[in-house]
Amino acid sequence: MLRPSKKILFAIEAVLDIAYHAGGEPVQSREITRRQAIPRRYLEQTLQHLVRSGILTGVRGPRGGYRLARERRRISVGEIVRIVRALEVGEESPEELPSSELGKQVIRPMWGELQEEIMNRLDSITIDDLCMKAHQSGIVSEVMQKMDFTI
Amino acid sequence: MLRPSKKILFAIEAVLDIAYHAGGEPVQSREITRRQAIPRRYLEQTLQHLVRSGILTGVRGPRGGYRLARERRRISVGEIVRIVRALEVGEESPEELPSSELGKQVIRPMWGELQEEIMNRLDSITIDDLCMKAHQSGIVSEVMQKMDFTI
DNA sequence: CATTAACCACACTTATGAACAGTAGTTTGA
DNA sequence: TCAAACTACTGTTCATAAGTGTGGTTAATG
Repeated sequence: MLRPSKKILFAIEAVLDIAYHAGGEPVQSREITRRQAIPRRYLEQTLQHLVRSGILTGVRGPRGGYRLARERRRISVGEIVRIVRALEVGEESPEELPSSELGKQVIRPMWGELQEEIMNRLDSITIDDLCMKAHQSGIVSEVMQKMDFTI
Repeated sequence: MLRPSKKILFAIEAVLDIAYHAGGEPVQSREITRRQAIPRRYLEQTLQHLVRSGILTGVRGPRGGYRLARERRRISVGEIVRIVRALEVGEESPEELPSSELGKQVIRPMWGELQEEIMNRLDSITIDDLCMKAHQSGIVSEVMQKMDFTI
């Protein structure tokens, strides 16, 4: 019911993967799909939206790939969710499904508020936070060259 | 993505409808479906689960219907959500979709925590709260006989 | 005792949307 | 010139939500 779609999960995984495994080189989409077991052509749609939305930058050509468009601490999970969700639905919902007064005036607003709270929560979580968690969990980055905690 | 299913929405609407329009008489399912525009046979499945789960009590026979099994302030939205969700999925998900380390150890736990926060929030909202909101919104109860705010 | 409405169960259909694959390119950098 | 990102639009598959159908049983009421 309120679990996120795979598309959203994939998007977050991908961004986190790029953040976590980035060395000097950009991360190629096939590396991501290899590590995260995400179908390639499916993921790329999303990646390219993330590029257009200013989360990632794409580097073309051989040895190309993706990197973050900003510092990790300046990218929030909420932002990614918003972007992917906007792309999931076509124009979304003027879906005024006919409802009663109780629905319109009481229940709908309640969900609206809840939704906002959730998004606020997600906005407060940054990719940097997740990277640190990953590090604490002992997940090894495939590239440990000249990251912020330099040698 | 994180909007609730219609079934859940219907269930909450129904319980609220019963709470709000209840006089001395129990509320019949056809009254609910009339006011809330919910298909009758569809709703009844849910109503009966709510009865079995101790949210509602059913009264049979002519002039029968449904009433709340407890005071309004002792029924939370979260409880309703849990009940209906349990019925939506058959056995639910040992769905261990294969995922990467990052997914399993970082992203999954994050959603888990969020989910808990959401449910805590929903547990804190009672049917009584919603009734008061409805009252404040100027929605007229179809029965205003011997409610708490007596004449 | 007939009527009314809740209760029960199961199976079936349909609509919707997520999850992907296909094709056919253009653009850019090594 | 090759490898990769980019663009875009289309089509297919599959799962799940949403809703119907049928055929009952049980318990109050008048």
